[in-house]
Amino acid sequence: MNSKELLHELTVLTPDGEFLASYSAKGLASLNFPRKTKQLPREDTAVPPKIMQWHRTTTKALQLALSGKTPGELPPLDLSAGTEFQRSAWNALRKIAPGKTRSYAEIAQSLGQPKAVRAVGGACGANPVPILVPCHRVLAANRKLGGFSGGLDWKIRLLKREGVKVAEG
DNA sequence: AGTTCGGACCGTT
DNA sequence: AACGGTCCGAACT
Repeated sequence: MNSKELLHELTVLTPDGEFLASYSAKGLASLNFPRKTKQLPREDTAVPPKIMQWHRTTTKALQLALSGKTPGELPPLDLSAGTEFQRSAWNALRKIAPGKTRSYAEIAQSLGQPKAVRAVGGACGANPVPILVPCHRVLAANRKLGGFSGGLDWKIRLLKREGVKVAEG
């Protein structure tokens, strides 16, 4: 396991609250939804300029994504924490354009493992960078909502902003 | 139409 | 060995 080293934590202010982003030397490693108890970033005196720049990109992208638009440029992502299967799943998610949706089964198929349907669900739930890696655009096959780790209200909200019609909220 | 039930299937812990 | 952000068909209402 690579040293548990330097994760720089920075907050992203949005109309929806303060997200918490953490960066490794490789890129954005996780993005956390706002919490009830305000999550303060670790005291971080010296944040490398490179990471500050990534953070600007993250901030811009997140704000765009939250308003239902294409996030545009993303910072480099450090998804090394995931398994190989998870990373391939997350990669597939990134190909879903805003306003479009796929089912868990469709993702599984695109991975060449049509039966790994539930595993895809698991991978979505383990996604460390929600919204930017659009796990919310994956619905159940019956056109129903499916689940969402960050809370179903978020899933509904995000989809609606992208113009996707979802069953009553 | 809609709902519920039960198995099958796969990666993760 | 057990659990999920599933899926499908069958058997109901």
